[in-house]
Amino acid sequence: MDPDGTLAFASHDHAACRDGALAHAEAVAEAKGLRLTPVRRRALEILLESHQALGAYDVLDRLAEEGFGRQPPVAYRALEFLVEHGFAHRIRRLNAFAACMHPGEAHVPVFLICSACNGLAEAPGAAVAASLRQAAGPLGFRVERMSIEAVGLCPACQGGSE
Amino acid sequence: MDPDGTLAFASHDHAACRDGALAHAEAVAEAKGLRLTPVRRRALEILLESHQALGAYDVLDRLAEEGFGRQPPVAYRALEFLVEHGFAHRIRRLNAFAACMHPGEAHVPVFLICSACNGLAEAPGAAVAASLRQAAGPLGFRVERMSIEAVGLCPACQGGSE
DNA sequence: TCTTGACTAGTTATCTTATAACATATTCCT
DNA sequence: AGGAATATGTTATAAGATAACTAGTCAAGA
Ligand SMILES: [Zn+2]
Ligand SMILES: [Zn+2]
Ligand SMILES: [Zn+2]
Ligand SMILES: [Zn+2]
Repeated sequence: MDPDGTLAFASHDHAACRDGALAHAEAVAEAKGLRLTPVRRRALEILLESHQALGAYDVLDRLAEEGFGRQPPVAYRALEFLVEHGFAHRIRRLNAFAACMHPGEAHVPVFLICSACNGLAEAPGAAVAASLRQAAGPLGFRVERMSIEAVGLCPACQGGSE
Repeated sequence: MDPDGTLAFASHDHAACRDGALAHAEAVAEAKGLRLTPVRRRALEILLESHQALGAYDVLDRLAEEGFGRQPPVAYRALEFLVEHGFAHRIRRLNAFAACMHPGEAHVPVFLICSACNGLAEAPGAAVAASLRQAAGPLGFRVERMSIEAVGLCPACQGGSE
């Protein structure tokens, strides 16, 4: 769907991009017997609207506007479900959440965060993960989860004035 | 001082470890003309007491007990100074801060966080950083800062019961 | 059918983390 | 000494996250 992560920073047919990711997620949920309930589904759709990370309260506002509950746990629970099952990722550096571009596929994402436009891309991180494990090995540390995030400038924002 | 990051998870003379790091930081501050004032110095000492990350409010409590201000900005400002000048690191995953084990040396730290004992080690991340840049390259993304953190089990916590 | 248990979604209340804005004091340089 | 820059302190508030409880849904089994 976006195997190399190049989509987010390139101009593309985002309606198709969004719909594809959603359909993909639905198929995965179906296959795994997970209940993609209305709030959860809507939360995912909201995250899929842009290639940016959204704070839990941003998502909550949107959900509340649409008739779902207006209290923080509503958003946090939906997001927790999405993250737990691989439909979304949590971006620690931003205290925010973003839809996963590869739901259902095992992958270690590398997040590239543009400090100018807030764009977020999910690059393939297998090699980075391997080298992280190599770094941890000599210390006898057993890696279970990792977060790999970079802040910088996306191609579009590297232009003139910075 | 701990070039390979093995110290944190191994039993060692921590008094010497702490004093060495502090002395090193002082030398760096001196050389760079930075003012390691009493609050800042004390905040660093507090971080150096253990190989764990501390929340800003934990540091604040300690500072307040010792006669410094009791309001959040007191801790946040001291910590911001330490991070900005490379005497400490911010651990995003934990919303916490830890003393840097290599102040004054350019380095990309890889943080290894033990989920059982909260121990924190700072492994050398040059290779990981390089592979991250390689992952970002094809997207045309210019990396400026990165955070690389892993959660797992340190050698001591891999024992029997988990 | 009715009950029980698992799960979902809603609420109130509270906690933790972080920053804005302003006042005072200190330090550094001329 | 005077003035600029830096540092420390305050109050108040914003932003992010969770605990604890209540109630609705739904399917399996008595
Ligand atoms: Zn898109
Ligand atoms: Zn993903
Ligand atoms: Zn030590
Ligand atoms: Zn360091």
